[in-house]
Amino acid sequence: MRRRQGQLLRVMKKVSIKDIAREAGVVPSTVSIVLNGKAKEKRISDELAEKIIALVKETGYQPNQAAVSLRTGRTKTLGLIVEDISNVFFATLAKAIEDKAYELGYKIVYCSTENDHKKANELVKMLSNQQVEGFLITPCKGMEDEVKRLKEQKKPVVMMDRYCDGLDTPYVILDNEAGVNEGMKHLYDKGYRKIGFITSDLDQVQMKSREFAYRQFMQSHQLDDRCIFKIPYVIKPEIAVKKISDFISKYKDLDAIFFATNYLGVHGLEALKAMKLSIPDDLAIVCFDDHDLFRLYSPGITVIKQPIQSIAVSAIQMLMKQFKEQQLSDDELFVTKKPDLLIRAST
Amino acid sequence: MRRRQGQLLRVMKKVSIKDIAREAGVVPSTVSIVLNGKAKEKRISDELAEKIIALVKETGYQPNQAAVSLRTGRTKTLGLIVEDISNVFFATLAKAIEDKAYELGYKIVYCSTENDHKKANELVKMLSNQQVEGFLITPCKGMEDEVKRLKEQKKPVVMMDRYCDGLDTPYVILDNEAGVNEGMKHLYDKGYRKIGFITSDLDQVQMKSREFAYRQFMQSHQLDDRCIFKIPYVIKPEIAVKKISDFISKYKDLDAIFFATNYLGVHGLEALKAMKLSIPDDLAIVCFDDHDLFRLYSPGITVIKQPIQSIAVSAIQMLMKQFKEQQLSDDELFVTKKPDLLIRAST
DNA sequence: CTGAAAGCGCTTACAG
DNA sequence: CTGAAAGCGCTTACAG
Repeated sequence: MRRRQGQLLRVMKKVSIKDIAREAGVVPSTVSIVLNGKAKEKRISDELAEKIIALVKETGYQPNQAAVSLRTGRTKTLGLIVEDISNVFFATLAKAIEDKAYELGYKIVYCSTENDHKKANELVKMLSNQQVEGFLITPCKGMEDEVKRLKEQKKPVVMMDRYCDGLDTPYVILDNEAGVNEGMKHLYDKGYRKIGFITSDLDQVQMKSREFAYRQFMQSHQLDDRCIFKIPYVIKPEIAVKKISDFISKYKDLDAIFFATNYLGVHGLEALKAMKLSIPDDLAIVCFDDHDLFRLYSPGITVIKQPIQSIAVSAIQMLMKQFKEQQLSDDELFVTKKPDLLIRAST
Repeated sequence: MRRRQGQLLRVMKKVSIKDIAREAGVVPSTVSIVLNGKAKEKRISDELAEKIIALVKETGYQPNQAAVSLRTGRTKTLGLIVEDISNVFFATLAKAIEDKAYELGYKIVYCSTENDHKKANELVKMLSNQQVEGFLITPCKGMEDEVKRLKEQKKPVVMMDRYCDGLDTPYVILDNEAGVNEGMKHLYDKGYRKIGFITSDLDQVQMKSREFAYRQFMQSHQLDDRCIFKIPYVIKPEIAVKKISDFISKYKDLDAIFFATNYLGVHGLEALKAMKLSIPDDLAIVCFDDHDLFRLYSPGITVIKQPIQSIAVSAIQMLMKQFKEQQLSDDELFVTKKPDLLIRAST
C-alpha cells in the first residue's frame, strides 16, 4: 500500500515529520534537527532550514508529543496536586502556576486530594508513570511515602503552602509565624488582650506553626494562651458556625479572635453575624489567608495575605532548576515568603 | 552491552513490559494481552494470567503512557479550557469535571483563555497535537475557527456554559431564558415593576439570551424594557462599582435590578452598600449565577443558580459518547439544564 | 553538510 | 494457546 503521496499536505489528517521531509526533499532527521534549533550546530544551510521552517508553518505541522516523549522522556507537563481546586485559594494558586508554566511551555494536569491521602497517593501514581515531568504539591498528611518515592524516581517535586515534615524536599511556604506575629501585634497595639485562636484539627505544618506562633506571642506578653478552639476539617458549615458561636458565648470576655485560615474566618463571620456582634467594636478579627467574602462583607477585618503570585513563581523556578539538574543551593531549597498584613479601612 | 539482568526488578529505575515478560518467562505481547484484559479472548491460561498480574503488582509496573499513546493514539487526557480558573464558577466547574473525569480514568489539562481568543486559540493548538483526546471548552468570541478545526480533526469537543454561534458542536448550557423568566416572575409577583438590567458588554450567547429574556418579559408585561446598562468586561472593579452607582442614581424610581452574572452582582452589592441602600427594602436584587459573597453578605438576594455538577456530568458524558464514535442523537447534541432559582430567606 | 539506522515501550495483526 | 515482527513518530549517535 503506497502512501497518500498525491494528496495535498494541508488536507491530510496528520502531517508527520516524514511528510515534511519528503516535501522538502530531505530525510526526517534533517527536519528534526532544524525543528530542534540545531541547524547551526549541525551546519545545515540557512536556505534549507528556512525552507523547512516555511513548510512547517504552511502545513501546520505539530510534532507528535507522544513520540517525542517516548524518545526523549520529556512531556512538558507538570502535575499540580492541590487540596481542592474549587477553593479560592487553590484556584488562584492554580491560575498563577498556569501563567508561569505556559510561559515556559509547560502544560498542567491538576487534581484535588481533598485531604484524603489514599486518593492523593493514587493520583500521584497515576501521573508519575512517564506523564508528568515534575510535581507541584500542596501535600496532606499521609503523602510522605509517596513523595519520597517520587524523589527516589528522581522526579522533581516542589511543595507549596505546607510541606511534609521530615522530608528533605524543597518547598515554598509562607512565613506563618511572622504572619501570626504581625497579626497579633496589630491586635495588641490596638489594646486587645483577650485574644482567642480558632484553627482546624488537621495535623498540618502550616496550621501547627500558626498555632505555635499564637501561643508564643501570648506567653511572651504574659497573656492567657489557652483560648484555642479546634474545629474538625470535615464538618457541616452550619455546625462549624454553631460551634464558633458557642465558643464565643462561652468566653464572654474575649475582645479579639485570630482565625488560622480563611474558611474558618468565613464561618466566624457568619457566627458573629448571627450573634449580632459587630467588627471591630464587639470583637476584633484577624484572619490568616484572604477570602473574597471578606472584602465586601467586612472591610474592617484584618487579613494576613499569602503572596500567591510570588509563591507560584518561586515554586516553578525551583522545579525548573531541578529539571536542569542544577542542585538547588541550600538557601533556595526551602523558600519562605513574607506574608502581607492587609489592614482594611473600616467603613 | 548486556541488559541489567542480574538486578532485582524492584530496585530498577523503570520496569518495562519486557522485564515483566522475562520474569514470567513469556514474550512481551503476552503480558500486553493480559494487561489489556484480553487474556480470555486470546485463550491465555488463567494460571499464566494470574502469574503475570501478580508480577505486575509486585514490581509496581506502570505502562509507559507515551508508548501507549504513540501506539494507540489514546492519551486518557482531556483538555479543559475555561475563561479563568481562579474564578469561583470555573473553579467549581473544574472540580466537578475533575471528579467525573478521574472516575473514568481521564486526567485533565486545564488552561484559562481570559476571554482572549488569540491566547485561547494558541492553547487549543498546543493541546491538540496528540496530547488531548477531547476538549471541554467555555468558548469566547473568536474561537469559532479553532473549534471548527478541532471538529475537522475529529477531535471530540463539548462546549459548556455558552457555545459558538453557528457551529454545529455539542454543548451543555443553562436554559438562560427560563432562568431569567423565573427571576423576573419572582420580582413581578412581589410587586416590582421598574426593573433594571445590568449586563456586560461581551458578545456572548449566554449574556445575549439573558438580555433577550429580560426584554421579552418586560415587553410582555407592558413594562419599560430600556433600563439596561452594559458594563465593559475589562474594567477596574472600582470603576464598575462607580458606574453602577451612577446608573442607580440616575434611575431613581427603580425598585429592582436584575444582574446578568455573578461578578456584576458583586459590584452591584458593593455599589448598594456604598449608597447605603438596603436589599430588598430600597431595591430588590436578582442575580444570575451564584457567588460565595452572596451567601454571607446578603442572604436576601435571589439567585439563579447554575447546576454545575449536572453540567459537568452531561459534558463528560457527551464527550465519552463521541469517543465511542456513537453519533449523539439529536436531543443529546445540545443539552440545556434547568437553572435553580434560589430564594434566600432574608434575615 | 546529509543519510541510514537504531530504538524509546508499547500493541496488534499475523503466523504457527 | 504462544511467538516473532511490524510499526506508531520521533531523535540521536554514527557513518559518510
